[in-house]
Amino acid sequence: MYAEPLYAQQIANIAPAPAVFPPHIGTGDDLPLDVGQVMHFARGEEIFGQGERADCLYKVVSGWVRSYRILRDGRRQIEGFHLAGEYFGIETDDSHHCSAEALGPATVLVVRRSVLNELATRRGNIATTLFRLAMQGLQRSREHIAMLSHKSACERVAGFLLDMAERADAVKALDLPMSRQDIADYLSLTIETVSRTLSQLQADGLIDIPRSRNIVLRDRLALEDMCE
Amino acid sequence: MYAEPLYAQQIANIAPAPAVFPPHIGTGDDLPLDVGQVMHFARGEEIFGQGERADCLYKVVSGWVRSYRILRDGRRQIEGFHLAGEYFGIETDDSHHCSAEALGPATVLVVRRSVLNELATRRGNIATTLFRLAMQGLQRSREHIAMLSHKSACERVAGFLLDMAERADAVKALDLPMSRQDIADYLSLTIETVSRTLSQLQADGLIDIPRSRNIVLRDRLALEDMCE
DNA sequence: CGTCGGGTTGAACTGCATCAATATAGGTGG
DNA sequence: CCACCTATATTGATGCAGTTCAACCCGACG
Repeated sequence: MYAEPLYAQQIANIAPAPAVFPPHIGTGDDLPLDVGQVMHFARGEEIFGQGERADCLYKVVSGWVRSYRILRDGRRQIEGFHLAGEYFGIETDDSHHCSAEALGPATVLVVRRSVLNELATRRGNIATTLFRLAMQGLQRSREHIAMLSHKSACERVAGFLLDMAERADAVKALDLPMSRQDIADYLSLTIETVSRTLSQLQADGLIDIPRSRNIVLRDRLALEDMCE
Repeated sequence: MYAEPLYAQQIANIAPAPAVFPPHIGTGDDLPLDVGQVMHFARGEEIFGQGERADCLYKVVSGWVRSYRILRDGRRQIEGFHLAGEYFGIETDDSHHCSAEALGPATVLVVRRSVLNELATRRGNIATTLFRLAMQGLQRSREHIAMLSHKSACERVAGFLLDMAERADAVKALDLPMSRQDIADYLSLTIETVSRTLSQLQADGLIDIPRSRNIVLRDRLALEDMCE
């Protein structure tokens, strides 16, 4: 038995809200942990699959998650990496347009749309939150387009490292939970190019790579310049 | 004097709606012409500019519109072309992230957010419509990413022609209102590559180019295969 | 110690960008 | 109507960034 599809008319069905918008005001509202079920996923385990009915919304509690799409030609496009506090699995319609997997052991808050729906009728700011989350996805997509449309391999990799460092709150040492293949599929490069570019950045003294998934940002400014 | 920013809490502020979602059902609801002002723009005229306050929503009545962004390095990224019946200028926050210009003479319905806001409190399906429109933008962005992430110049151009033909309801003869530079900036190619690719498609008998902006699709199936 | 998955490095190729020249179409004024 | 001008578009020649194919390396784990 499935929940009703959420969003449009769900958001349309809610009572007048305290109205805190535009988002830059920072409402701070968030989904409480008790609205859903906290689930654990093992490394590589699928959280949901492309095409499956989308009757839940997800939030990373701990660990990392990747969401990706298999394109018609069989290539994998990684749409994004999600870490603690970030939401994923928000859909336009009633089925998932991408799959999501745990990069490593991860705990995820799973919220049924039906529950959200009910909640939203009582607390309008939840609808606001949902809308904002959906719009954040749009924002990220636009940045992805800007990246793909004109950035070189070097700019992509440098930008990726900075983005990861910022989101993981890493000042210098950065532990990447994803493989080179994951990075390549996210940046739309080949695994070889990613590897070569990282080696080059190391040779230039911008980063250090003590172990393959452990990267130290030696010259953050230079990396930032590189991304323009 | 400016209107209130719309969207999130506006959508949150509306009364229960007839609830026809998901969108594939096709609600057919739409903004009536009398909710806004119909304005005329000359070829190349700016409708709104990147960074300007976004207090209106736009719908093409006749003609074509391009929306684009100037990136930090000065390059122009065309986000999309809009034709009669299509909406544009829907924003995440309260300022426009892109500019919009009329490709040729165009009439555009301009709806103030404040008016929409008022309207939405009375007719919930307007909020549904707005949300759907915003989500369509997300959908299109994802397709753009898929295109940029792995398609060759040839696939991009072929896909572009088919897309344009479909949206303009052109069975065979297709009148493109945009320049080669526009196409290039949309597909993230150079003007030379676009031109060369079109010439190649013509040489292969897939299309015919009687005049540069007039293209005849001779072998639609082959073009479709190409995009796969 | 061997094996296996993930990562790195090398060499050759290629598709698109770049630079440069030429062609064509619209528009304007004589 | 033609001559001219500027925009836009096409075509050619060359270079290079990133892909592809292939070999090798390294660390984890039996």
